Amino acid sequence: MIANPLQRAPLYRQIYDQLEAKIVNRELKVGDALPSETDLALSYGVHRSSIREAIRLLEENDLIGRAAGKKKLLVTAPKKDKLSRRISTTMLIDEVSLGEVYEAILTIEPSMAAMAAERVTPELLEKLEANLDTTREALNDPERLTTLDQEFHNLLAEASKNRALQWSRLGMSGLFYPAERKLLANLKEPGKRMLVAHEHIVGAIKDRDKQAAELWARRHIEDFLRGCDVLGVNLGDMLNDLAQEN
Amino acid sequence: MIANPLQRAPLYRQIYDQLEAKIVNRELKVGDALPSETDLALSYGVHRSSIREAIRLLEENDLIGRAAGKKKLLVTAPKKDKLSRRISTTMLIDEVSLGEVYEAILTIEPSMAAMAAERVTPELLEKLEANLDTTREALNDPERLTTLDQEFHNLLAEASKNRALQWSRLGMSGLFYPAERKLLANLKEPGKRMLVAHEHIVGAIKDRDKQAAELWARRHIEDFLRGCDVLGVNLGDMLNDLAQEN
DNA sequence: ATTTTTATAATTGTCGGACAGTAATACTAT
DNA sequence: ATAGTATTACTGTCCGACAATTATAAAAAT
Repeated sequence: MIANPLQRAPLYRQIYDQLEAKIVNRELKVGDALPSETDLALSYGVHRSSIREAIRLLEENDLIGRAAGKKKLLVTAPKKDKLSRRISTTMLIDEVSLGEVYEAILTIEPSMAAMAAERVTPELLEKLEANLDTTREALNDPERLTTLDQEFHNLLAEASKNRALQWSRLGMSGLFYPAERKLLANLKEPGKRMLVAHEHIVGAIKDRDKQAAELWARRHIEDFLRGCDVLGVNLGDMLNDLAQEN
Repeated sequence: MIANPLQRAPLYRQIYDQLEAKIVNRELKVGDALPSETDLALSYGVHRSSIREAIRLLEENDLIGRAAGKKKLLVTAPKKDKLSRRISTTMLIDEVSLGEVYEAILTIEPSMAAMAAERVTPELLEKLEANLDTTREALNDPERLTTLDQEFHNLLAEASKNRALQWSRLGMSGLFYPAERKLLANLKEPGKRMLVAHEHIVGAIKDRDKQAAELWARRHIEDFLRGCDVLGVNLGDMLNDLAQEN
């Protein structure tokens, strides 16, 4: 049943709105399957193309999605990575510089480390220490080091138990790490300083020492700046290039 | 030119990816017009339907859009409100607590104040002072005070010249301010402490005193916590309710 | 009576082509 | 130049079709 044709909004948008509404009032609950495109086209009295365009909108808003390799569309709960990707894209388009991201991380990360010192669970502490162990074995493999550093900071974020900061970080980490990889690949003894810093951070967390955790996290991030200095990396205008290498 | 058909991703998604990439590397700059659907279909060697579906995705990601009543699609600068709304929604769904948002703001805001002290432009300083003036005249109007505080912090964010932190803030401010409004509405002499803090912050910025700016911004945020204490507001579980009042 | 295999139906991705209604543009007449 | 008009270009929507794949029902095998 097509909505009033006087209000000239494209059909695909009208249909999107109606389906969104159904999802929001749980007329369609998370996990439910959508009818097939043909059925939808039939029941809305429009052509399948219009339905498809509406579906694309729903999909991109993360309201529906499908399991890998499956055909059926399901109503889904919003996922994290999609949002973070969108934030990253926005920052790239806004031409945010590496320096700005650096500053932001320098602001957020130490604070999260301090929170982690207060709230870390034994389980996460264990994971952090496992990360240290692995790092010790990869001291000269820049590629793995980058991954491990990323994992380390993700664990730290999780340990902080602050999802607001975690969400804030999300969009930036993807932009930050490509640059870090470059540094790790070009500095001599790449993993050494990193490992020392990570060890101090974990140690401080284990001791529940907020100040120390914060301090070492800050030093660790500041090391990044030093690395850029050494390699002559320009904080002003490299974000896009680096992100593309990713 | 269709991409490798071995990698089974739908054409509409491949085309979306390619167009997104072009926008991100500014091959298509903000303000540029997109070719017509027919042209795109021709140049990508696909059917117009596929192009249309790709366009729906771009549109929903706020990468392109069209002026009201116009036909031409333009590359658009991502609008802040749309993204921030989505971040807020996600946080709400994730059931982030007011306490977490408070902590995040407490982390970010002082840092931004310090940056503002370094980088503020005369123009923004002027706006900040204008905000103070208006605040002095609204000391007992909680509604206006809330708006003014919001504006104040937006100006501060702008003055910091750090867009990474600005984007980080976006999703949270919408969640934070409803709570603040509640406080301002229920505390006696609502605007007094706020104004004093704002004045100190602006003063410090004018003096280019990073430390002082940071300190006063921190105190200002911490005041919020005190207010919650006084009113017995629970930092743990009020986010959803407050956000809805907005 | 389950599990496995196989045949059949349903569904998605993509294509070709068409047409009405409207914005954009070129063209004319002041 | 400006205003008004005729053309053209483009979007929204529809019809219909088909290959490739997934889902399902039916048949066969354990």
